[in-house]
Amino acid sequence: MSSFMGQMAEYPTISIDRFDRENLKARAYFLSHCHKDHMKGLRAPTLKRRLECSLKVCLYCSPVTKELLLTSPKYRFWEKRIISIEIETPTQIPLVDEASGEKEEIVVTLLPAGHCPGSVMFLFQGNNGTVLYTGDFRLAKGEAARMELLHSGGRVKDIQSVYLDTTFCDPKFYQIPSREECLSGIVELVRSWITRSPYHVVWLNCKAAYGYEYLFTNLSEEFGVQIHVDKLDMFRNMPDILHHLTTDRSTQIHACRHPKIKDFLSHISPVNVYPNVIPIGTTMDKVVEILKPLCRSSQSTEPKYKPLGKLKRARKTHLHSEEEDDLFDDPVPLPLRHKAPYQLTLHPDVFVMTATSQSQPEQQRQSTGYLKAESMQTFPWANFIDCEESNSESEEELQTPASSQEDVGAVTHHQQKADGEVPRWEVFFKRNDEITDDGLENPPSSTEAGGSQSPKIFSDSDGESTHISSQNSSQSTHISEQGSQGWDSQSDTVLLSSQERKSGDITSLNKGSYRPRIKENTPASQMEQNVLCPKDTYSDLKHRDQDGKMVPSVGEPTTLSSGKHIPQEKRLLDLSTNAGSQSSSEFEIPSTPEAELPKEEHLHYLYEKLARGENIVIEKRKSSLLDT
DNA sequence: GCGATCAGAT
DNA sequence: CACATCTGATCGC
Repeated sequence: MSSFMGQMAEYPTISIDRFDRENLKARAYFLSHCHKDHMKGLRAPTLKRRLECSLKVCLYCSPVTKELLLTSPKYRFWEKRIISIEIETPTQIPLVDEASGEKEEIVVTLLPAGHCPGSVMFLFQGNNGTVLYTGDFRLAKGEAARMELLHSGGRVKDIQSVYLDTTFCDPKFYQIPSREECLSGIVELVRSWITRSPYHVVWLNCKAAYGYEYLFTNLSEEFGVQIHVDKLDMFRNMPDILHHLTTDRSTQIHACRHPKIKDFLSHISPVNVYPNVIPIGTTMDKVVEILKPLCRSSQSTEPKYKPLGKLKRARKTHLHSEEEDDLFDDPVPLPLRHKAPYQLTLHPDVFVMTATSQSQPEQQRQSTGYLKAESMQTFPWANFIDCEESNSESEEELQTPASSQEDVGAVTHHQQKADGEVPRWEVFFKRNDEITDDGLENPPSSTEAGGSQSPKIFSDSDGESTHISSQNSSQSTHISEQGSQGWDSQSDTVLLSSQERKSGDITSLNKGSYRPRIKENTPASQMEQNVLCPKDTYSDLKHRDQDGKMVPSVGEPTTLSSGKHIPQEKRLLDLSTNAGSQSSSEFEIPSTPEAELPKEEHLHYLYEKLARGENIVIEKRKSSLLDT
């Protein structure tokens, strides 16, 4: 969580990523990306009132951020006050005090941040010096060095202050795997599961609204299936993302929202349960066997009866009562009610079984074969999963592609480029395997990047009018490729690398791209050392799937979630490490002094432990990962 | 009823 | 550990 309060010492009349309190008086607003924790106060009535009373105050952001923001009706009131600024295009912005008429100018340059679609860093230049606000960013080694606009005359600009994302500014994050390595690990894990049968599905537990698009598009490309999401209207003008997504549930890869972790059955705790649907390949007896622990008969120490769950709120009418899906949400504060190891979700037409369970009887899981813990047998024809709304505003209205055109040209800043406001998300996220050594040798320019470096992955959408080729070959795009997918939340991903990584993979990106100026003892090199290093080096996260988890399971979408609950069956197969892969970086940034890369055998050992659901304690001492 | 804030959870 | 949420409870307007 950002502790930044919105204002920079040098330019206190502008506010960035905070829109409450003191920021209500700002002369101009800046939004680095569309994550809620950077939007505090942005839709508050106080700010809305301020807008209504002001003639000039505007919000500046990237075209993609604008697009995403305006997808939500709650922010629609900003529509005429959002001015999108092209990436890497220095733009002069007037800062006017509307009361006194006092005016100041500031030049802002948006630099791709690689955090999520549309995410940028802001470089401000004005009377009080040059300052850089990074927001949340995720740049690979060398990317800052390749940002032309951070430099001047062959060396880094004289930057007075950097307002920095220090999320991983801690020695314990001594090694963080690259985006490519994360992707590779996930791809192979997904492959190892979904290729078993058409009924093996995976579920990507995506916590943030944006930031996983990179993963979606790559998985979609790799396996030739679209990713199931709850809604996709926010990407209506971003065909290169859109084409890889679907709201159709009949796919093997899901990124819909988590089906509620609601344990209906254990809450109801009936004496008996009679499953109405028997999944193919099993029997009534087996299903009952699984459900029995949720019934009262299995809870010998519990009283035989308990009331129904308390009503969360009074029902106002009998009409539409079926829609009160949360009628029994809240557990009765009875000792009876405890977190059961299993969760069961019932759907009118189908039976879905989820057992999160380390406690599920081993023989039960093994005897059924496919009914593994935290798994459920699903079928393409079954409406099996009650997917909820996506992470974005639930009450968002779906906007048709046609209506999206209203944005184009609606607001134009005097310095803005004439090509409208169609977001060019690919500017932020570009496949790095498109970036050749030559491309790295030659500093990017806004012209060279236009079209020729358009990602292959998007080649199928060339005809889209909204699909504008990347203008930016900055490395920051390589991180995020098409979506900045929140790769910094690597704790949400399985951090694995695989020997099966295809040759020509993006891991070769960093090779051979040398830029002398980065090695100068200038603030630029300091940035490499101090800013980029913590995020680009190997992490102990590589050793394990700590938070974010990819849990293969039959039937149920394989879950990228809590490692603590990985049952024994959920072994990470065929995942071998490739620990030296980052050494090819052009910038030999030393690891944290005590850091030591783990040995491959040791990683294997750790993987297996994790797969068995055993805990691993990371000892603070040098390079030791010891079991509990 | 809404928003802010906090706690708790994922 | 941290992230980016989401949900619920409480309080104030």
